[in-house]
Amino acid sequence: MNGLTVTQAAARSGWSARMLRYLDEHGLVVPARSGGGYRLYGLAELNRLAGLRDLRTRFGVDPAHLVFARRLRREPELRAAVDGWLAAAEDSGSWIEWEQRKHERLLAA
Amino acid sequence: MNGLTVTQAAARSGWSARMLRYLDEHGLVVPARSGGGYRLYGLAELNRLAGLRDLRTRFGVDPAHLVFARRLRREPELRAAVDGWLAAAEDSGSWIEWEQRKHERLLAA
DNA sequence: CAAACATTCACACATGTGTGCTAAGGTTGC
DNA sequence: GCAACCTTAGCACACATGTGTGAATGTTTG
Repeated sequence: MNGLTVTQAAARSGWSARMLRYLDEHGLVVPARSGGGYRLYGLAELNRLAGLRDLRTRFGVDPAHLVFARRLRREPELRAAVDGWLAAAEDSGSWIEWEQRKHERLLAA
Repeated sequence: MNGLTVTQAAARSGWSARMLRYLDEHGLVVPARSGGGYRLYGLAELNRLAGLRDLRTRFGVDPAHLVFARRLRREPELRAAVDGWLAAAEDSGSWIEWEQRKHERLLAA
């Protein structure tokens, strides 16, 4: 049985064991399994857990965001549709003005 | 006062007036305003509302997803970090197996 | 000016997501 | 074989998102 168990991986990664199971369930960090069904975390998994932590602290990216970003990578039609919509929105310029008003709101608060 | 008011635009777009205000608030479809503060929807806005509807029905894309996709476009560091993380995840292969197990689960249900 | 409509604000509720905890049962390693 | 750990399933809760509805107030237009 080679690799860390879920609580060992939790200790080394800073996530809770519960969260590791959650990430497994959602396909974001999927460890190997022992014959008896124990999760076995190796170096690759620990690195991905560290990367996740980085994404969260630096950018506020949650698991749900990554699930959607993964769809964008893997579904070209979806990517094209979303990109097209956003591009049109930028052309019209309304986004820029909205962004400015958002900053005004923040200053006023 | 040129353009449709919020309930007129709602009728023509199929969204509720409430939702149009929500989309405005989140910067996704931002109409012009009359001197007195009324929202004024023009052709560009109606088109974007139709596009939104299409994104939702074809792909299940919610407003929150678009807000994140917009961040991906506008924050190169974020895009690089997310893309790198997902690429590493794909290389390790675990995603593929997870996807297979997901299909098995669906078949079993 | 008055009727018809808009505005913002707020309460309310359903659903989804992230997280902790417990229960009942299986695995591992000494 | 036993202690220590794991598994899944479930309840519970807080927070965010999407949506309806109502109140108090302001705008438009005939």
